[in-house]
Amino acid sequence: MSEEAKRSPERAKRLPRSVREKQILDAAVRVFSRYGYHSASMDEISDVAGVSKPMIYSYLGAKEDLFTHCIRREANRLLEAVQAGIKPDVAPDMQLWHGLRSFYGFVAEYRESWIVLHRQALTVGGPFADEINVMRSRAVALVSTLVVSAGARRGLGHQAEFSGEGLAAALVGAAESLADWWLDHSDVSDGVLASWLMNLVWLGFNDLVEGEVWRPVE
Amino acid sequence: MSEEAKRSPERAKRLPRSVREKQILDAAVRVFSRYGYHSASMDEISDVAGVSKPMIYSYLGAKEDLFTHCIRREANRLLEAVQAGIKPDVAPDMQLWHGLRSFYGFVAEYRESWIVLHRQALTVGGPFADEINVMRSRAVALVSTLVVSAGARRGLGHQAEFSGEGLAAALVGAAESLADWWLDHSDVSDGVLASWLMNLVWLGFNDLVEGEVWRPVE
DNA sequence: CGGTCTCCCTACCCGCAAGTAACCTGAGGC
DNA sequence: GCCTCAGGTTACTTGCGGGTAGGGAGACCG
Repeated sequence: MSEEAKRSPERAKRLPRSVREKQILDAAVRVFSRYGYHSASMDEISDVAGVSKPMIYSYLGAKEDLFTHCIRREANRLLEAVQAGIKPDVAPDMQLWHGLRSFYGFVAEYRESWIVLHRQALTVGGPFADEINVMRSRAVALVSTLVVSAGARRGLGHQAEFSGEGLAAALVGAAESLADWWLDHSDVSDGVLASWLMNLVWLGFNDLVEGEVWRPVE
Repeated sequence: MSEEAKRSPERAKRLPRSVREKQILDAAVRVFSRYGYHSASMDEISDVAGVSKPMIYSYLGAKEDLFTHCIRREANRLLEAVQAGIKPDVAPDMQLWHGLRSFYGFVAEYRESWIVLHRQALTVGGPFADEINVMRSRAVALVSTLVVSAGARRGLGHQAEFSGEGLAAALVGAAESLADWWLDHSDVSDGVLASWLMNLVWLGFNDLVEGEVWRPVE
């Protein structure tokens, strides 16, 4: 126990700004996902990040800004992951299948990101809601074009029973809610989850109870 | 402007406790739905209720307790509404259909209740999450028995592709998310909404793009 | 070796809203 | 008529947490 080994002040080592920002964002996502926006304190975030509070304000701005940064980063990650998984040249059902797999893969890997995006961001009205809506709109648009193009190819017009946007919203919602359910039932694998949803939305109950099953084909 | 018409102190008239409690809960739901749990202030709730703050503490307890009371009351309302709409003796698809109609009917009529239940309650971790999970479990159970019984009747066993609970969770989630989407697209009628969902989950995309349509039959 | 720029901290301010103490008042029983 | 208790209020305390002022220390350039 030499005198310079004392860990008392534990001043953080000098690091370049970009690295610190990443650390802070990681810590923020972690804390926000645990406690939610309001209950999360800047003190705790700075603590988890291993950095003092003024650094956060200096680098990422006030709490609102920080949260916005979190949402944007994680939303981009998610959408990139999904988009990367989709193969544009295969049949519509296989596109959906790959999209779903990528989605649940992301949720499994970045559980905290998902919680922040889904559970927390909805709650706080104002700027964040917009941020989230933009992301969801992108997701819905992704699915919507898929559905509509599949429908249009068969000459399906605008009917009350078939609204591309409505169906896409329902599908995206189903996928999100199943992901949410998954958080409390982690014993199921992501592939199985995607498979359930695929069977539900592609075949429908009617076919399912008849014993039909959807399976991916190469 | 006679002198006894002056409205200055506007002391609330004496009313029995049960009535006041109802007023307070109504006000609380209204304010919580507008601002969310954290941003809602007890002062504003008391103001909307037309009663002073200590009354709330005396009747319904602290903020947490108040919110819990709100959730419980609205959740019961919702579930009762859905359950009342289901006719136990008709075909499975018609049961689902009636359940969905009741659900969207409730959301339309008690918009604020729905916002509190869905958008707000998820956000605050802890006791409320449990409360909500209980409600959702009841909803999932409702749908689950429907699905499983429909499946079992045709001799469908436990397969990876067919989990009653998983499918029910996805379906409930889809219904919730579509309700959420509805909040920002109020020009669609509740019947149309239920019809979309019915087509999606009963027929599936595969049948839909083939031009098939599900319609209620008596 | 001095200037300066970036990184980083301790220590504080202060406003807002949850919760409470203490008191007022009218309605009914006896 | 007086006492009591439920209904109701004003005005306060308190603490938590967002946000900041002001200053220190190592690196790099000249």
